[in-house]
Amino acid sequence: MDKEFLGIKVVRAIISLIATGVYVPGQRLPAERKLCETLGVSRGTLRQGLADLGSLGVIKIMPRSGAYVRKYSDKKIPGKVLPPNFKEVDLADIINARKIIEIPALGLACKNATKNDINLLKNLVVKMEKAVANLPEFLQNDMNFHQAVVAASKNLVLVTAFESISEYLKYSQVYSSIHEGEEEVSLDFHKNIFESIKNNDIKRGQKVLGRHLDEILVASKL
Amino acid sequence: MDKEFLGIKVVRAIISLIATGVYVPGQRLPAERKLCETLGVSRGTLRQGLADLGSLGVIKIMPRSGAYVRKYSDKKIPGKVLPPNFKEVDLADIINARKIIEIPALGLACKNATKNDINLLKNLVVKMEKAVANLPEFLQNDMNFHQAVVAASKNLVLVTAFESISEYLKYSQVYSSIHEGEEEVSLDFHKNIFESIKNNDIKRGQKVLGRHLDEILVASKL
DNA sequence: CACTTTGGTATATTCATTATACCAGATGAC
DNA sequence: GTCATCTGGTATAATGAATATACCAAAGTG
Repeated sequence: MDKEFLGIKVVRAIISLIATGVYVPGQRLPAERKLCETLGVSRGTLRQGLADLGSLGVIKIMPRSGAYVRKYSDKKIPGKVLPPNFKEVDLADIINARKIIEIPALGLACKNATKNDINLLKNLVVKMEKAVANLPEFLQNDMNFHQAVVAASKNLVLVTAFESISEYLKYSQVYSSIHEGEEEVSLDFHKNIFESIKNNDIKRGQKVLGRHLDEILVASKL
Repeated sequence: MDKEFLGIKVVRAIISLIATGVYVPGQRLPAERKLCETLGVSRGTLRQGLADLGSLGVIKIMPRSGAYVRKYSDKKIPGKVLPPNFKEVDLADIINARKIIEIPALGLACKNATKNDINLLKNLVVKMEKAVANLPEFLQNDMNFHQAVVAASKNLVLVTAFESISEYLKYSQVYSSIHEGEEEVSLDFHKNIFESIKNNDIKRGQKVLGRHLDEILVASKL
């Protein structure tokens, strides 16, 4: 029975924050004492995690200045740092799996979404619209939108399955393939998907979602 | 950042063993000193876990005799004992999610299965055939078969998604709804699915698999 | 009856984590 | 410029989960 130390969880949490664009390359992480509070660990444990992230090449620690996100941190992340049950995968596999899960989930969402779900989705679209010039925030809301669609299916098993796949997304930094200008296109897709759920137009929604996911794959190959 | 103690990992491991039929109701668990070795924890930690399982009503601890699996352990398992990201779900949701993931996975498996995969599946069918009179072993192989089908899809993201759902299966003791005589029917289904993959007959395989999963749901309602 | 195995219990040790405190260099306000 | 405040770097004592070990008494086994 392997004992998992808190330090690794800190490493995962910070990698996740970086990969989702909350902290972008070049940026300085919050001060250690602040991070401790945010993550709810002691400074000793946090520093242990930061040191690991440093030797992984994910961040660079500058004495008396701070920890900075590395620009080209494309090094392989060793298995023991990854969450349990994590393997190295192809982006095509991720997109494929997302289509397999998200498209039926969208179908269920059209049937089962409550007013609350619709409102949540609407809010997320609005947030994306406002964050069109702010990539990290845009991506975060993009992620949240897809999660909300699956959640609206009301099938918690699917939600669990999708969450594990979201982890893959975070760690593989797929989203960084979206660049200037593409936000508008992406935003349009999400508006369309939202309208489909709202109007219970299953077929249209599933078609749009399928195209949206395919485009992510195509974009990554450029 | 929540700190997870080893004790609850012991609880999870043993619940999982019980739910998959390795230990059946009424049976005595191995001696504590043996279990320590198997699970790789100290006796103190193991006893902590056993005590928790006792107060959960999953096992009954008899002084100087042993720990016995309770016959009617249908009590709700509290959230903190369940693996992270675990929620209480309906069996219908589990079956639905399985259909959504397993049926496309079977399609991919027909295309991508290697000779090794085919052999593995064949072996599992043979094992099920031999274990027709041994429910725990039968169920274990049943589970392994479905896992092997998804694995044969060669999409590791789908495999991850399916694994998380398997956990739900274990914890909801769905399989215990299979009783005497039904093993033969179940065995036939698996033979059919195996033949479909072997002969690359996607349509037939997916139809059979869909029916198989529906039957589990129907059986649970009896 | 003697020997082994069982769960029950106590104890000292190890080690991750926490909580503190202090240092020295960098930074910012006045 | 100077002083207060920030930063990361470091050391240390306390806490508590987990381990390793030993011994007990009852039950089972030959």
